[in-house]
Amino acid sequence: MPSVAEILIPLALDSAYSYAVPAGLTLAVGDVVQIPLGPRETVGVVWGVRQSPGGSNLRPVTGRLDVPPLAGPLRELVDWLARYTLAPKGSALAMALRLPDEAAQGETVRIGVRASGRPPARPTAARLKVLGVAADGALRGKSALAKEAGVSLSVVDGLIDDGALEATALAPEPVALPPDPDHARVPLSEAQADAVRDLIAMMNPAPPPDDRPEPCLLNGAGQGEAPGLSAEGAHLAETHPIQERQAVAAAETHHKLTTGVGDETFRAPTILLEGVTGSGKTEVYFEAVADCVRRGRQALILMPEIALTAQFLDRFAERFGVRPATWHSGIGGKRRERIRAGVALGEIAVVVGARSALFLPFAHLGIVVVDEEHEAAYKQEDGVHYHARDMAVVRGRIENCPVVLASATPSIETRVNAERGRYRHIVLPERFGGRRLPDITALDMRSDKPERGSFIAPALVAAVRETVAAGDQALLFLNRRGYAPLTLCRACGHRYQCRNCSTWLVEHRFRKALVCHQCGYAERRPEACTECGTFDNLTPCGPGVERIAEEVTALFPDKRVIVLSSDFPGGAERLRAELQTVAEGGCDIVIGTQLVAKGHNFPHLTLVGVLDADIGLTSGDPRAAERTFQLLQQVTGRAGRGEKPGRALLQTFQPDHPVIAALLSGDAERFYEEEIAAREAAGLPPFGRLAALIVSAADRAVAEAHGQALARAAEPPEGVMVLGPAEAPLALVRGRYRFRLLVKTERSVDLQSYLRDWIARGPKVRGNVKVAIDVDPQSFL
DNA sequence: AGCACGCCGACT
DNA sequence: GTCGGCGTGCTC
Repeated sequence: MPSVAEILIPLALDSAYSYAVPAGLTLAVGDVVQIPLGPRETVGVVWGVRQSPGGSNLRPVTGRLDVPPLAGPLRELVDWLARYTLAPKGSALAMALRLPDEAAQGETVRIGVRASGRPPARPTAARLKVLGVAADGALRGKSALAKEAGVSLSVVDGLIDDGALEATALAPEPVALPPDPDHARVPLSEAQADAVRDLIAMMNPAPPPDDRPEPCLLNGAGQGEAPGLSAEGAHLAETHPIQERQAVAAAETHHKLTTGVGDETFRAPTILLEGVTGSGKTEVYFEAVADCVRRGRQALILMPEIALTAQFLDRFAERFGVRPATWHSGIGGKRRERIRAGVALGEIAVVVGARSALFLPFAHLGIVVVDEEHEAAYKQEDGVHYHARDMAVVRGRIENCPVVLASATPSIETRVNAERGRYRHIVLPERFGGRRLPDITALDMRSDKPERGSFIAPALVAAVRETVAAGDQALLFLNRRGYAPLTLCRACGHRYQCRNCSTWLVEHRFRKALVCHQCGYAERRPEACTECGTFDNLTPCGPGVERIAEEVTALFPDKRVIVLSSDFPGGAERLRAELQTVAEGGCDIVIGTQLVAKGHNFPHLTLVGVLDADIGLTSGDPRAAERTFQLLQQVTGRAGRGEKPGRALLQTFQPDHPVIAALLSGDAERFYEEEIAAREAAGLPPFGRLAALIVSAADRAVAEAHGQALARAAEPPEGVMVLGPAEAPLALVRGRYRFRLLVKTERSVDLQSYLRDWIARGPKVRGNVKVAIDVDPQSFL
């Protein structure tokens, strides 16, 4: 009987297509195949194979590709992702099957150089330095040589042209050398050692019989409403009975072999590793990773993209002897495929990566660590909308491997899950080495007013003066890029607004422009009001970091000041260099946006001044309080990581606001208690759920009209609230106008089917309108 | 995602 | 008259 393969294609298609399997080709579920699709050839993955009596008129599979097949657990993750996010299955598959683009192939060839023995024509000082380093005759990378000699790349290039250095193509950098779990033991504090012991005990089977955590599937879901794996399993059994069971059985056998345990009843837990800034969480989970590597299994460490720094990789290398394999959206071409293959064959033991690393085809995954678990960057906001932290928990459940969520300021969902016992909880209550957390005090802006036209309160100016006089570093934190967030005409009152989005245009004085921070629209800052024509009467309202820099430079003309924000002139490369400069103490006063709160350590910093602690508290986002607390806790925690204790001053109009009060008292527990109670009362996540219908169109009017029509078409069941387009801000995202109709539900509502119904019963989509669903939106705009 | 088909505007 | 813009629909 001829066999038919059900092939899932990584396109926005919700179901698999049937193809004939040509005689002589045997296909298994998970195989990656080439298939004809319309006029062209594409790749797809075998999602099922069946025998079909009717000799068919189906097109045949072209052939199997020589890449590792998609293993059962990963296929299960794809099915799960599609079901949970309501995305087409093919789109979910695309996450796991991003093969290198033919065009982007070709890894950048690295050039290795060594001394040729010929003397340079003109031996300058810089050239001699390079030749001194190269004298040993060893082959080095160009940039490595330049760095070692302390000169720029052009000197090395000059010497190559000159013939004093000879250049050869270097073998491509190995993707990763095997990490050594016993390379270096870093000294651990008593608290850290305890945490390591607990963590490793929880991760491995043979727990005391009554000490078993309740399995929980999804971080953000309310109790009992996460679609269970059992349900998903049943669904699979219906659609692909034999193949799936075989795959699962194979996976289980494999699991027994690699762990040598095979305790069927052991459910690997999700563990919240909570530790204040500077408590050494990283060292703790490194030990868990080491334990996992010793057992011959693989480890995945997820990080927010921004935190994937050389600094972190070096720390890893100190502990494990080599840098880990890294994975992020920028890795392309051949290297991408080599990492995928290495991971699938089990040759790569540890991957550190951004959210997309979650879909790598690990052969035997032993642990997933989600560092900075609370970071919003884990949310994918286009294409398939998913939260990498939640999917990590799901993948851990599927692979039956432990998941460690690490954070100094866990998200509310994760805290609640830990408190309810669905996650295990390990707390590192103290900073490493007995260092104190910074003292935080409020500057009440109602009484301690800055002078007219200035934004820094006198007490903060004094604190900065004291700090820099002592030779220490001060950070002034303001989460606002640009010069001023709003510009208005004093003659007619006109406020400059983005023509695309519902936002004010931000003045960027350095660029002499008014810029929309939503869509990037920019116009030259006009001399005269575009509305009434009055000259020289535009007023900047409120401060951005550029304006603070102006003030600081006037106050401290002889101090070195650096402004750090994501739009740093010169791009990410220069920004990295500047962060390095700051870390090395090459600057007295740093003025920065939220970027300084993340990832980098500044050992010379002893004072943090928060210029507007209230920003964000009134944004209307249901997660505003949580966000502000996390951000301010992180940024104030930057103070005093070195020898000296740190302190922080918060400029605020609301010292009694629960968020501010919790920061001031250093009582994070209080914040969590209050916020959790408030969320529960309001039916907000994790007790209820948020979802958004994203209505987008290339034409603004069409997007608005359709958004309104959909909002009218909503017939919310009891307990569901729909926020209409009046409240939904409009934004231009990648060339399309986009609305988010927000839906708030109580815990018992099946959100997925409600949203599906809503779209189905809504107005027939005409024009180029797309409606996407964001199951748990992390923000409004 | 590609690619064709088809419908409207502006140009050698 | 066509060239070409993009909106629409289909691919087992």
